[in-house]
Amino acid sequence: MAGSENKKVVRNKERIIRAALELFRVHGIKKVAISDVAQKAGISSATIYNHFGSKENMVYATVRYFLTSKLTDFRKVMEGNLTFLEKLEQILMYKEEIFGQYQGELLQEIISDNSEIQQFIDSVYLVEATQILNEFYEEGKKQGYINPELSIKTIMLYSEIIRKGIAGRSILSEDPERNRNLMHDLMPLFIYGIVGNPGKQYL
Amino acid sequence: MAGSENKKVVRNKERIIRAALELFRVHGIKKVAISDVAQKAGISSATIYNHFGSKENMVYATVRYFLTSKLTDFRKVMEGNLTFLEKLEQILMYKEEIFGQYQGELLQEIISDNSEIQQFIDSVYLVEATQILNEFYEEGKKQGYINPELSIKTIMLYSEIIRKGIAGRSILSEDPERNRNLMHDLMPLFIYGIVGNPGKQYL
Amino acid sequence: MAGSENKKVVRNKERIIRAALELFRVHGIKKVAISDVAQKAGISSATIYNHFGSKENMVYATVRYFLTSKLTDFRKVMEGNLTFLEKLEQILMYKEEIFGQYQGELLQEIISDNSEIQQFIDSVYLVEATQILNEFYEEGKKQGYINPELSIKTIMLYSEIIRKGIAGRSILSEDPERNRNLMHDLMPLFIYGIVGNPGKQYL
Amino acid sequence: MAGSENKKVVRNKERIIRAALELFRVHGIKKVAISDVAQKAGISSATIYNHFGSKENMVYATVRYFLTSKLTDFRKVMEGNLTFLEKLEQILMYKEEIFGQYQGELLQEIISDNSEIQQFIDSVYLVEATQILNEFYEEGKKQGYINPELSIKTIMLYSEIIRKGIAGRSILSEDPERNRNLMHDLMPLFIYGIVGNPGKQYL
DNA sequence: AATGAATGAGGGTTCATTCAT
DNA sequence: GATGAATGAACCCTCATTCAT
Repeated sequence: MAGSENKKVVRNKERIIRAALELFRVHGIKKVAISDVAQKAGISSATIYNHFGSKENMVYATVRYFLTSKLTDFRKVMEGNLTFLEKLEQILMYKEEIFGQYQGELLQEIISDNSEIQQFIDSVYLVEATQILNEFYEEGKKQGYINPELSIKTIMLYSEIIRKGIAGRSILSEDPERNRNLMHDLMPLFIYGIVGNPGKQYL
Repeated sequence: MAGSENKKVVRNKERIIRAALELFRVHGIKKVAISDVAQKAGISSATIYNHFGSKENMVYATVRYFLTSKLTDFRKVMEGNLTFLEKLEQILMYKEEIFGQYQGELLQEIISDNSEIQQFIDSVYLVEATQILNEFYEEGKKQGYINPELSIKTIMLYSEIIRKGIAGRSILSEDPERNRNLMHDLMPLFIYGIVGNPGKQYL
Repeated sequence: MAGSENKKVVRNKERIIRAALELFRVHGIKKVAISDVAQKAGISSATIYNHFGSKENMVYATVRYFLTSKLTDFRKVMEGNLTFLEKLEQILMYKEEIFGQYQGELLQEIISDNSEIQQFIDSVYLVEATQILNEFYEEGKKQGYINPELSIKTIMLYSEIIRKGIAGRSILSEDPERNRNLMHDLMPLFIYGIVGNPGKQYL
Repeated sequence: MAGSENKKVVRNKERIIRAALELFRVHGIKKVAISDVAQKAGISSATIYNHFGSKENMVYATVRYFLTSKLTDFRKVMEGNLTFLEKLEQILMYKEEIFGQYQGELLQEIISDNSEIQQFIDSVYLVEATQILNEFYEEGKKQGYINPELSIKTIMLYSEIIRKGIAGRSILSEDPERNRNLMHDLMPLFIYGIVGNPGKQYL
């Protein structure tokens, strides 16, 4: 019976995390009270404490859960059969969701208060994401999409800036069609800059 | 003597706003209690209520003060004698302070709760900033720094994305020297994109 | 054992209400702080909020509890074996407690601020009380105690005026003996008016 | 110049009292803040303190002012040429305004907290009012309107009860016509009681 | 493991009152 | 005498957290 109980526990933990995730997205982390999460998950506040010990830990678990699942999605995209430029687009938009959809800086606010989350992000999450990106950009150089004189570090910083910039609330809308058009307009700028490259055609 | 009395009041109001500004920057708006601001300003909480009526109004006044002063700085830079590229750099870095230093999304969180601030930003602040930028980018086209085929709208979106991206906490540091080097690395990317332009030299 | 838990909660809620009731009677509703009630009930203020949500709701619950219990008492008296005149005396004095002991207008002040209480009093409390009184006065007419030419409505208004008048603080004292004498003096006036009826003897 | 300044002061004091009076009637004494009165009077809160020293004293002055003016009105009516019954009606209705319009018990709440007001009411106000009433009821006995066997004390208590009862918020309305009809219905009850006196006609 | 109940530590806000000008 | 500004003491209320069952 231990097994089935265990499953029940896990399921309850997930329900809590899912409820938290949803509420965090809508209201921001600071505005969400433990009791809100409990109510949304259909359990009592005390149960959350039984599982996580503190609000901080619960937020930690929620963020970790979220980042882990996003990283999995990200890995899938990068291992898929898209072209370089398509993948680049995904990085800038898709990866955006990792932090962006979640009010990146609200999350960062939490992160900066919680060394455990920081640890997790720095050593587990970013390391892996960086590795994947590293390989991707190296491949881009080989394929001639990226100026080989640029350091990978600079490129990653650049794309991180753009990702962050896009992740800001007001850039992307709820309408996927509109977002696609937006990205279509912007991609030449990412690739050729504001001076542009009249001789070449994007895509 | 009426003037000096008036100044005293204004000075006190400014002290409150300055205290709030400093605390907001460090801890975020939500974490700062009225009593914190009062203590930092060396007055009582009630005095803040005498001046502003509510925390919301005080935040509003603080944000408005901040944005107004930043806009003044920005206008000065744009009307100054820098080259186009230097001004561009300023836009991307300096303007960053307007929202960025302020944990952009924390501010936006407040903004979205307060239609008055929203009104102010949309109709007063953004309109003027946009106008200045508009002229600047038009000039850039004439001087050959910007691909004339690009619409101003797209360029502004692009630079907004980059500004937002840079404004994110972790990009810029407290060290101005380091930031300058950073911008030196990144400017070619903004201008020529990731493909680059081997034939031309940036500045 | 579930029952005993339930009882404990109920007992606590009642303790709060009883504490509130006592304090309201002595100091008036507005002067009583939640913390006063909490202290008197031997619990924390937060507990009151857990139970009632707001001061307004707590007052509502207290008033409802009070009125309900008074109505029960009143009904018992009216269904009892007293004579018509004895019952009339009870109405004018006993019913007094319902509003009167409670500083009628202080209560009404609250009532006018709280539509829920108003609803309760109008639709639940007054309806039932009025019904009981209605039957009582009809019976009084049949038994010759009341001028049959008078409308029930007028009689009820009259007795309501007298009840309210008696309910005023300074009329009745703490001394039951004194109150009884008082009522003995006044009853002939209620019954025969200021002109009196020399031919008849009261009681 | 002292005289004219003095007038100015007196006028200011009256403005304060009038503002207070109006606000007390509408909102009740407890809900009215000094700053409300100041605003309504078009002066600063501090000025009220210059004149009265404390809120309590200001309330005291306001109540005294009010009662004094009402007593004057009352005296005029009683010395006028109305019939006994007309005067009685006035007593029950008109006098009502003295306390009633002013949420009698709210006022009494204040009174009970302030021995100075209590003193004033007991020794100055009530003594005079009682004297006037005393003479009136004695005259009523002589004219045969009042049962001579009743003690004046009892009659006064009775009429006080009825006055208080009428003074309660819900009895009298804003419509004078309606109030007159009401009194017309009730006067026979006051005079002949609930048993009535079929042989006689009221008025 | 789950919960209902209780709570301490604040946080925003109001208001009678004081004081320098 | 009048005032603008400042304040301390409360007050209502929220929330993360604990604990007995």
